[in-house]
Amino acid sequence: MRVTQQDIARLANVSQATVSRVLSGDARVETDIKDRVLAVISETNYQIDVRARSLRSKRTGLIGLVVKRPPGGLNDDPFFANLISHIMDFLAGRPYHLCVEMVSSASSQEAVYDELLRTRRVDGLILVESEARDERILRLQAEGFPFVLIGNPVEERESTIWSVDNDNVLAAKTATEHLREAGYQRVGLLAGPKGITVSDDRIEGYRQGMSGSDCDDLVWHCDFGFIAARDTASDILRSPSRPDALLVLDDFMAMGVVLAARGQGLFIPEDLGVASFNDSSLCDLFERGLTSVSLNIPQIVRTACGRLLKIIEEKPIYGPRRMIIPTELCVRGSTTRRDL
Amino acid sequence: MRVTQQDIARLANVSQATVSRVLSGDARVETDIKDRVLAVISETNYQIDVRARSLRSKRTGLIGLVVKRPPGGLNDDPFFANLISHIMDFLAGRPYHLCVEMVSSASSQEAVYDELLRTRRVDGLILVESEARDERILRLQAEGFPFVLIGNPVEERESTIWSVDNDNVLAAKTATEHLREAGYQRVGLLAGPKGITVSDDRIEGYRQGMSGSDCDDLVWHCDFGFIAARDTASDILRSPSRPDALLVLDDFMAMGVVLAARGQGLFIPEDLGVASFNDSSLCDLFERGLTSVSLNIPQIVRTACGRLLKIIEEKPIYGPRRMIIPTELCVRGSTTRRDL
DNA sequence: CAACCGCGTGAATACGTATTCACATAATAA
DNA sequence: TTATTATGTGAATACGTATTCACGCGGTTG
Repeated sequence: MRVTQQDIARLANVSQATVSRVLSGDARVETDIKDRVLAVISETNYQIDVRARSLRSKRTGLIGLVVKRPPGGLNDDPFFANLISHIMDFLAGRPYHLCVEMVSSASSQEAVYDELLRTRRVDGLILVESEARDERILRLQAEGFPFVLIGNPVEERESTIWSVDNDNVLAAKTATEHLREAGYQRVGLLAGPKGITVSDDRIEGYRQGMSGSDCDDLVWHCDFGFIAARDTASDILRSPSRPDALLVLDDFMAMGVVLAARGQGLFIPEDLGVASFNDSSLCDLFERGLTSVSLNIPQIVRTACGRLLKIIEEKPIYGPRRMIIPTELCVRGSTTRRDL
Repeated sequence: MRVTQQDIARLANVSQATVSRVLSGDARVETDIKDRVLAVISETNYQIDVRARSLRSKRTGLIGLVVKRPPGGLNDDPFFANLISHIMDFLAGRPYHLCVEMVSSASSQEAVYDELLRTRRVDGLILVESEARDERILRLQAEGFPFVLIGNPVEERESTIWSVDNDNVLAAKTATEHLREAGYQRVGLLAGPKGITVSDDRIEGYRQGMSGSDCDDLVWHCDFGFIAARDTASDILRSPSRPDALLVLDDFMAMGVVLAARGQGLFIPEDLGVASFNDSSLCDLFERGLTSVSLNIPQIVRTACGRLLKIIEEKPIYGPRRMIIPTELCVRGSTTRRDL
């Protein structure tokens, strides 16, 4: 039936323990014995039983990715698909696989974390953009569960939680300054729901970019997703005191803004400048290109996953708990006015 | 430390075997004993050890989704993200979790299938849109590995493979006829790479929709992805004998066509009609809406996953091996001419 | 020369569960 | 009453691996 270490041992005239040692690269086994065992292994094309190893070693070889589903919507934002793609690239060739966990409601989120924590189905977790003061993170931490946060752990936890993030404050500041330098007078911000750290950080950066000028009435909040952004932007643009440029929380929402502008006969970039975050493939879908801040997702993923594996394998990690991946403003047509 | 069935047994004054029986819903245990055990279980908040159960029962509780990465590109097509979303919806609350497997090159694909087959890391697989005569599928089948194909298994395997698909021939025929009835004279087709079943099926449907008129010179092939489609469409539209309508393999590619048209000053739908497949959220990104064939992904996923679980659990399945999910043409602005 | 140590290996064990087997007890049939 | 069968439960075992423990052997040290 199935080839086991016992079979290998019999064929190679050694004990099962020795076979196990050879497989785990134990240095103490003699070279000729190791060779003999390896020969048998390759000619029987033996494959280790992941279940048995899991039971014995308490490792599953699975990495969990927890993504949050926007209420009422689907995860059709290219950001998630990209994230998954890059994680799989990183994991390819390593002895780990990706298990995707989706949480929708807050209660289901509680249950999912609880289940993950109790069953230890996965060896570690990548958490994405959690909310500012997430209690669940504290539980993971208290139980010593390996995880890396992609996002901002909020100040008081910076030194105790492994996290990878962009400097969203700086990125938003830079983008805001870019809009102002491009000649826009009333630069507004379309942020996400309140209480989401990534959104709050970018609001802060926007304020800095506005360098003290009173701008609170130019900040709007809106649910994630394309439709919500389109509808909100429609209202914003209809107002007599409408902004002449909008920094938007992500590309997907920015496409909603673009549509709302078109619907009202506003030209981009002349009547309305638009810039956003993520630099996803959506940016090319706007004819002259959408100015967007690249988060450098490949590097974020490399860093986060690399660290997670080290935590799991209890190897030393150098560098600060909180890693900041540099962003890059990609200027395209949506902020390049030709009328000035 | 960790609560085991042994502990439960001790506390409830029964044997570990009885605890196991209670947990698996064995009908033979006496009601009062069952209650006593359940009481102890709930007050200790015991959680079964998935590793041990896996070793013993040969089940992992994991469903694998194999997606193919387009060469050189990323999986930023909303189609995949949608698929994952819906699969997770289906799995939520059931004792299964989703493991994503990505294959890029053909050789890695071989290796991934091989590893999955040998280690049985997952209880079953959902395969998406495989190529027409995929050898790997035969191996899975030969080894009795549970899987369901989302796509077309090609004719000679229809009766032996569980598959869920749309009637792509009919869908393409209907879309083609819609374009012709909308008043377009030279309806073309932008298909995917050769040898992909979904593409071949839609070519066939397109031909039927053109009802015999010679249309081979109106069919173009192109790699997946937005960029490739944009560049190919640019060439097509520059030709003097350009089509005045294009049926495109998917929304993502269609957005590329839209851009190419805009780049040449062509108006949609007046100068060029555009229709495509998937009915993803991208369709709303085109200002007047992109006409698209809805594949009914939620139902595809429900059917495919439901069947996969039945195969895994060896329950009876009613209905044909090949299930056809109806499509629906969603007519929007990109084919609604106002000049006729 | 004796006591000791390092090294490589096999035997034994544990991981936590599901299931088979055996064994009481109670119910039924002769 | 006795023989026979259901029935519910515990004891025992197997799943395949990783690791500890014990042991033998050659070499070093006092």
